[in-house]
Amino acid sequence: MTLKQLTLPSAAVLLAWYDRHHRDLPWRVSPSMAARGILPDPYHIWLSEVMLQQTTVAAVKAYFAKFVSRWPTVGDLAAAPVDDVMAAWAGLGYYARARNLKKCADAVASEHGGRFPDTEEGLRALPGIGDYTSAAVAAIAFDRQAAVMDGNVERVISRLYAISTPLPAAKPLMKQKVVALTPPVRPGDFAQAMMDLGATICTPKRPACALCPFNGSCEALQLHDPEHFPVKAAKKTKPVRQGAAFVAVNDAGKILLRRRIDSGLLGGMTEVPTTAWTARIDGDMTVDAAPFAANWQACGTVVHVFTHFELRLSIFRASVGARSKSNDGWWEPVTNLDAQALPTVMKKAIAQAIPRAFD
DNA sequence: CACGCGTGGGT
DNA sequence: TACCCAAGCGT
Repeated sequence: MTLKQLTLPSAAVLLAWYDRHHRDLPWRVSPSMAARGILPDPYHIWLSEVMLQQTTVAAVKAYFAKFVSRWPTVGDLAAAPVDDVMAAWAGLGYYARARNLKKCADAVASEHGGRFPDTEEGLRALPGIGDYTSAAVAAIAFDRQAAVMDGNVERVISRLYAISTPLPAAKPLMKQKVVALTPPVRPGDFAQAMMDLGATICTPKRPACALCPFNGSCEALQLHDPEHFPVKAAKKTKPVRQGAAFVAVNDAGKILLRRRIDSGLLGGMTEVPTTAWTARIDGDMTVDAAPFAANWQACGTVVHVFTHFELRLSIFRASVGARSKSNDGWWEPVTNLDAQALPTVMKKAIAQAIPRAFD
């Protein structure tokens, strides 16, 4: 059988699709505005791009609104205490992003006069800004001809050219293809169009090829197998770890909290006292590792799945006197937990011990 | 280059 | 249900 002749993919075709089908997002300006030279606020683009790293648009929207309302400029963010930023980021995950966000704001304020660098290279030198984010901010906020490659673009490109080399080995080739396709005009719209296409049409499962502006150019569609791309290495099985968490409430209605060290898992975030999280040993955890002696009561287990392991936390609760001391940490009113930098796993642990803690 | 690093939504 | 995975970065 003969295959239908494919046309070369064209940036102009994608931009025309984007003019009609772009998503309206809080950090964007519309393509018609951008066409008149109205560029978005670099602070908004940078903030949204960092939040969107490995995170869905739906999860980011509320956090973006909260951050912009509370810290309207990068200078405001630089002036904020880092613990306030961590608390505002709590629940969004990948907390190194929040620490680097603050470091980046500090650098922009103190070393760049409060303005973001307007080139890919200048942006790339800042904390938390890598290959993707530097290209995205340069293209979207500064109209630079930078080629953006994220997970969406990888999927679109891998299908357009039926690239069968598995990721991440295929990235250099994919980058070549994106560079060749990125136009000198409207590079920011082109980048956003590629990502919108990947998010709404060229989806991982059941792509809507009939609606795709590239459906006359797509080698994977011609092979009748777009879902096969991109090819990825097999995943490893997720190990299980086990630990115990201790929720102490004193007579004044305060709970004992601690701050985790800045590095590693949940770095710089707030926690209730816990044991180390070790490779699973069958059987229940005991109270031997409690922060102090008390009438600890077992109150169930919390299961929480991280990226690289599953955690099974045995939860213990104790009521103690108001004058109880602890070697480290502080006593926080249960009514003020919403203002703390508590990651989701810790909120689940506290809610297990105090079911109405977050009402 | 491989790994550590969160969470919630979609299927 | 049990996956999959989403606008990646740092080491």
